[in-house]
Amino acid sequence: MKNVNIRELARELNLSPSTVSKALRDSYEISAATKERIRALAEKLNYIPNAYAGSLRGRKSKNIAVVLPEVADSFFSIAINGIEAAVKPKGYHVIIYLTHESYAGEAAILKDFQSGRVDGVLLSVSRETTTAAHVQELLEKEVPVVFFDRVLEAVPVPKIVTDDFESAYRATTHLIEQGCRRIAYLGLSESLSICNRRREGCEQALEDHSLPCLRRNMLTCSTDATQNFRMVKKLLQHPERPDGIIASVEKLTATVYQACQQLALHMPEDIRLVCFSNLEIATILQPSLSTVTQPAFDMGKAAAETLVKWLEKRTLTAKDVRIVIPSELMVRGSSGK
Amino acid sequence: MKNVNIRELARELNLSPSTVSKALRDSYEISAATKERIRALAEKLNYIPNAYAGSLRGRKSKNIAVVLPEVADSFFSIAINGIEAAVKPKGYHVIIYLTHESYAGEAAILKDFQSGRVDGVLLSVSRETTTAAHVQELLEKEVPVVFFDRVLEAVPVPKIVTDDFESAYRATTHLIEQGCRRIAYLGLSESLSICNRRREGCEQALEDHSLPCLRRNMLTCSTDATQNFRMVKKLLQHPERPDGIIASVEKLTATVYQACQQLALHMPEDIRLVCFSNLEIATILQPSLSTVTQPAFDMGKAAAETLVKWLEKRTLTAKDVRIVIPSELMVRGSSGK
DNA sequence: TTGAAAGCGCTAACAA
DNA sequence: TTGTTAGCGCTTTCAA
Repeated sequence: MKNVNIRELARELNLSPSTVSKALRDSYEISAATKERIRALAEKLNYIPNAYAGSLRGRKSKNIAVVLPEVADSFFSIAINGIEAAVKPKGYHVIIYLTHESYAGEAAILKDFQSGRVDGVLLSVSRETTTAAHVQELLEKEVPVVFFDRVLEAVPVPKIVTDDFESAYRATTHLIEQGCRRIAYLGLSESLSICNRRREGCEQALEDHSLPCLRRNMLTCSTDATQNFRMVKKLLQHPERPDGIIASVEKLTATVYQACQQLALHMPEDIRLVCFSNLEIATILQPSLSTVTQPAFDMGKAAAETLVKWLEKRTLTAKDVRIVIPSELMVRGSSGK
Repeated sequence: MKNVNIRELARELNLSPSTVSKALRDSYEISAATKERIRALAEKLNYIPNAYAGSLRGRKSKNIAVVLPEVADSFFSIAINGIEAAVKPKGYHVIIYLTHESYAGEAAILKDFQSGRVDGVLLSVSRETTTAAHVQELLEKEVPVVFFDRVLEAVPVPKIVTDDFESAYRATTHLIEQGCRRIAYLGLSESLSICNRRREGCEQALEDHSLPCLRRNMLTCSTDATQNFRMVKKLLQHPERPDGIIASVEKLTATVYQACQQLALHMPEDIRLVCFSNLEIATILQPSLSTVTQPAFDMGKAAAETLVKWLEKRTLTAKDVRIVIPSELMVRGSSGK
């Protein structure tokens, strides 16, 4: 069964394609009666406009791309919901692209957008991404890009972030107040904006409390779970092992719990842990996991709203350039008493 | 900066657009020398073909849609990786659409595909979906659809599933062998294929062991977490409360653990639990969670491969009609000793 | 109020 | 081996 197109509708009604087109877009040029006839037939024949023709013609696709490192992560999976919530009422389609934390993947995806495949892009960069050329190139083609969470500071586009420095500072201070003196930080990447800010927040808190910040306690994890486990275990077997951990990476939660179990270290007596995470099951872990809970939904929503504003040519005001939505420190069993 | 198109390349080289087009698609008609000149210029000018023009012309988009209930679920987030793995080497793009467990949402998305927006669809239906008209309509437009995991049996298209009946049967039998006599089943929906098969597997196991299958122990959860919590709690407060639970829904893991905690029921002594789940943190829960682990990656991969085969007109053999990949019962602390 | 015609960028018959 | 031409489905001047 072939698809009905505008020409067929026109033929059926003894009208011209242009009249039909106008009627369907509710143009003032067309009489109410004609509009009604046309709409009725379109409905009856189940006419569905060809998206490609429209996009080719009008250079608007009503698609926005969401480019993410991965989706098996509570932050991103929730952020997607926020994005959809913001964008659906405006009639945009959300298309999710996964980089799998690879810079090459990310660059290839953005490259593809240069031909106008999408109207705009929401981007959270991969852990490997250090340069911005691929984003710049896209911007030169006048495809709007809005960063969220993992941003590239060098690129002059709107950024929606959380208060990574402050929340890491708060989490670290909390650990110190609980009596921790040797605090370790586990990051995801040396280059990622969020990881560096969190590390800095952690370091600042240590400094403000005149505590040492040891090189060996500031670690960056790999993509390999086994290796991460070894790394964490080694960290905890050191004669002067840390008594507090700030984990910047949700995935490390399981690793730390397991390592503690194997080494018979008890949380929170022997060691305290706070993890950046939006995992729902944080509460049912034993002990329950203290988290820095990021405003995932709201960040996605804000990012999408900013992009839409841009797409609709409503000039972005200075305050859109950087939106910071605070995270919340949820003290639970792994760091509380 | 405008985008370069084929005409500009042609003008620059004093060639015709069609020559350029052919060269770029490596046609045998074009001399090696010309091909090289064209390719070099395309590279230099960073030529990127307009996807819409190609799709409009050739009625192929090289996009495949993945329509999912949600993405904040370990099964789906892993399945996506399997799909991408299968499809990337074939040059297809994966576009993820979310129904949020809503039939209306699902129908709207599929409707949109009728105009050829995507070449094919991988579908796992929403919990609300009971009818197949929306899928049928799409098939009539000759858009291939392949089901995975949550299938609609009535639609004659390939289905990639796991052995829901058998694995529920195995899990239930396991609970019985551990001494459970009053086993409850928690489902996601009354209509969902997978839920019904799992329930049936559970019931069959009970019957085969001459155990009663009580109405009040076969529950269906809602979308509201608070309500689910109440439901589970009520279940566990019954004078003849169950001593074993098969949970068909990953999200209920936290609910059950919390309810047990509140009611001071200990797993596995007081009650045993097996959950259909691919959550990585199953191992670090206290007690660690026994799971029916679904072959999420392989199911996604198989579904995508089947779809690609169909798209490439390689006739689907009878064995492609239904692929069953077995799940694995992982006995851990919540049901073991 | 309606229609004719051109063109978005690309490809494939067909001609040269 | 290369070029000419038509057309995918739609919108939008401009003319009737």
